[in-house]
Amino acid sequence: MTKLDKIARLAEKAEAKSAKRARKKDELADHAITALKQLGYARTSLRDIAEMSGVAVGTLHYYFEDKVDLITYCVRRYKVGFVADMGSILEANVEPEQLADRFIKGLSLSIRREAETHRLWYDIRTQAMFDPAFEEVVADIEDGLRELVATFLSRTGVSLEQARPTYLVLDSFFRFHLQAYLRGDKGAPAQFEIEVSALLNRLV
Amino acid sequence: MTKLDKIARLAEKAEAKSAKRARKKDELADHAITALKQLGYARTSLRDIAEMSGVAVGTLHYYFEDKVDLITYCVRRYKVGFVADMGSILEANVEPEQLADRFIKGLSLSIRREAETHRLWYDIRTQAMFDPAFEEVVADIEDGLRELVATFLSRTGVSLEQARPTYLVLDSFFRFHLQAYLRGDKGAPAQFEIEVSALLNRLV
DNA sequence: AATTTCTCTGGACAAGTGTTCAGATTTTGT
DNA sequence: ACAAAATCTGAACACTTGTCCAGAGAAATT
Repeated sequence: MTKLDKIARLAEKAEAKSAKRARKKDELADHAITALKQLGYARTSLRDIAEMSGVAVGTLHYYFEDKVDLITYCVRRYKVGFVADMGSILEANVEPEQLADRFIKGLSLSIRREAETHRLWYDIRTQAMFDPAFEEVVADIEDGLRELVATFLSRTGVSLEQARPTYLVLDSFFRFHLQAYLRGDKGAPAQFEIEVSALLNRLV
Repeated sequence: MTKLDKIARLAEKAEAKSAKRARKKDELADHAITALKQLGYARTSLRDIAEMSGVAVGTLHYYFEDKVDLITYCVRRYKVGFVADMGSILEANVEPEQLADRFIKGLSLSIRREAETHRLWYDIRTQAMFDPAFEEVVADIEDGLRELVATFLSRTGVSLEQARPTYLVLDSFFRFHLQAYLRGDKGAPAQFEIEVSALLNRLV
């Protein structure tokens, strides 16, 4: 075995180790999200998260720098997934009209299915207005969302200048009907579809 | 002095007393808002507020039931003032176009002048998604805002059906540019005016 | 099998939280 | 001037918070 082989083996081992660590980190993050979804940022303590994950508080600090690190990691992880999900809808090769329909339906389905997680996103986004520690992750995610809308618009043949206004409009309706849905209004997602369709037709 | 006179006098005294109490309450609330503006709901303790008001913690509990009572009182007080300010702009007897211009300018001025207070509003609105204790005050204020927009639309001859969509659109742009302004983007209010004007022209 | 490295525990710590309340102080009514 | 009521104080209480860390336990390396 040459010297180079040894070095390669060592590098492999190191990578396998850090991969394992990353998996565990994600596993903890997933449990943490379950807790954060229910209580929100301010009300969720590390002890809540530890209990939810079935580990001791110290373990959380073994994998995450501090509370802010843990939470930004969680938010990033979930929102990346959301953008990916919505993005896959836009890959379909269909007529612009049908694409818009699918896109809007995807959003309204996400209100139903992931209401609590989106609530957490709005919580963190608001926190960022007070705590600079959250500014970066919020800006990153908001970029991703705007880009998602940009992709959507390019598929329907609309000027990309409209990306930000459209994102903002979608966001406000999304937030409003999410809020209604969380308050018990089961018809909110359907209402969301109707109102957004109407508005989008007028805008594009 | 008749018996009725006495009763009237007593009633007068009682009212004067409760009026004085109300004044003191407002005075405390104003100081509390100064503290809340800076730190946000979750990060502001009653001790912060007491210090800011120049009274002891116990005094706060003498005037307010508990922390939630104090904060909802504060939010209500400030937002009522905001709606009144914006409402007075709409009283002017001018052409629809100029009215729209003044209205939008009023909003952008408020981003500049009361950025921190609006930030607090968004904080409380998000809290309401987690804590039912804030649901009522948030719903009340949101009604007031929607009505403000309705008044605006009726002055410019637009169907009142558009009140909610228009409110939501204005809100999302307001929030977004407020966020940018708080991050240091001094041009955000001007940008707000441009974008909202463009969008409103398209919508109405 | 021995040893080193990684993983995890859970008690300890200092700082902070909202709330309470006996008693001091001030204002009001007579 | 006196008494009663309203106002205010701040120490005390019980509890929670994020963070730290000595050491136990498991896994990997030699």
